[in-house]
Amino acid sequence: MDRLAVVFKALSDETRLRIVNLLFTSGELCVCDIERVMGCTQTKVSRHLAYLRKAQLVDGRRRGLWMLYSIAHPRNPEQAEILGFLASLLRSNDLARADAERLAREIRNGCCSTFTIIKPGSIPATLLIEKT
Amino acid sequence: MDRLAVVFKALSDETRLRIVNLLFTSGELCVCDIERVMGCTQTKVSRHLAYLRKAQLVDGRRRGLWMLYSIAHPRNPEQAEILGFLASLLRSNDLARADAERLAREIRNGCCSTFTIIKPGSIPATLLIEKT
DNA sequence: ATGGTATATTCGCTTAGACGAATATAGCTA
DNA sequence: TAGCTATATTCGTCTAAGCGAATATACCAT
Repeated sequence: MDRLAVVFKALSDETRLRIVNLLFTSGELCVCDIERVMGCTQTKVSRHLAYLRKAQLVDGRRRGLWMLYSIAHPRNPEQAEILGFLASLLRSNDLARADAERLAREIRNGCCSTFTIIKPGSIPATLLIEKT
Repeated sequence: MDRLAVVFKALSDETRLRIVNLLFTSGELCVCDIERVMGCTQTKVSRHLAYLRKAQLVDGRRRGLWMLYSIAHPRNPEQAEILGFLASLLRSNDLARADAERLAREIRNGCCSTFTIIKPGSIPATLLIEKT
C-alpha cells in the first residue's frame, strides 16, 4: 500500500501530471521541449522529472547532449493498470489535450525532440538523419 | 487537471488509503472503529478524515454522538471512475485485505459501528434496535 | 584545451503536511 | 445543571516539497 501512496504522491502535482501527459502523447521527449510546451523554467521541469524518475514512473536515457524521457516500462501488472488508467483520464482532460496540441505544433515546427518521433529500429540506421 | 492533482494528493498517504479502503469495505464507519482497526490515535484518524473530506472523497454525517464517514457520492463521472479504479486496486492489495478482515472481526465482536451495517431504510424503523 | 549547449544540482527561502499531546466542542444522559 | 463520550481543533515541532537564481556537470564541436 505504501508503494501505491508513493505513486499517487508522484501524481499529486499538476506540473508532474502535465509532464506525464506529454510523455504519454509522444514517446520520448527532451527537457527543453517540455519547457517550451509548458512554459516552465528548466530547473522546474528537470526537478519534476527527477522526482518522477525516483518514483519509477519515468525512464530517462542520454542521447548525446539530450536526456530523453519516457513513461517507464511498467514493472508489474498493477503499475501497468495505473498507467493505463491515468492515460485514459488525461485523454479526457482539457488542459492535457491543450498541452498535447501545443506539443504537436512544436514538433511540426521542428523542435529538438523531432528525432524522437522515429522509433528506434523502425528505420534502417543508414537512412536516419539524426539531429545533432 | 488541478482537481486530479488534488485527488491524487489526498490518496498519497498510506493512512488515508487505509481509511478509504475501510470505508469501501463497510459502507459507513465511525472514527473510533477506524482507530481500533488501524491501531492509530484518535487525533490521527480524525485529521486524515478531515483531509479526505476537504478533498471531497469522503462524506460525514452526525449520528448522535458518532460521526459516520463514508465514501463520497461521486459528483461527476470522472470521480466515479477514479473511485471504482481505486477500489479495484485495493481489493488486490494485501495490507488492504488484512485491514478489511480485521474490520470484519471487529464488527462480529460488536464494535460501535455495528449499527451501520443496517442500511438506512432497509428495515422498518420499528424493528431497529439502535445502539445508543 | 576552449567554448557552447542541454541538463542536473545546490542554495536559500517559503509553505504544506505529518505527528502527539493537550484542549475544545458536540451531543447524550442523569 | 453536571458529567460523560466521541470527535474536532489547536499548538509546537519536524520533515517534505515547491520555487527561482545561481552554479555545476555532461557532452559535443572546434
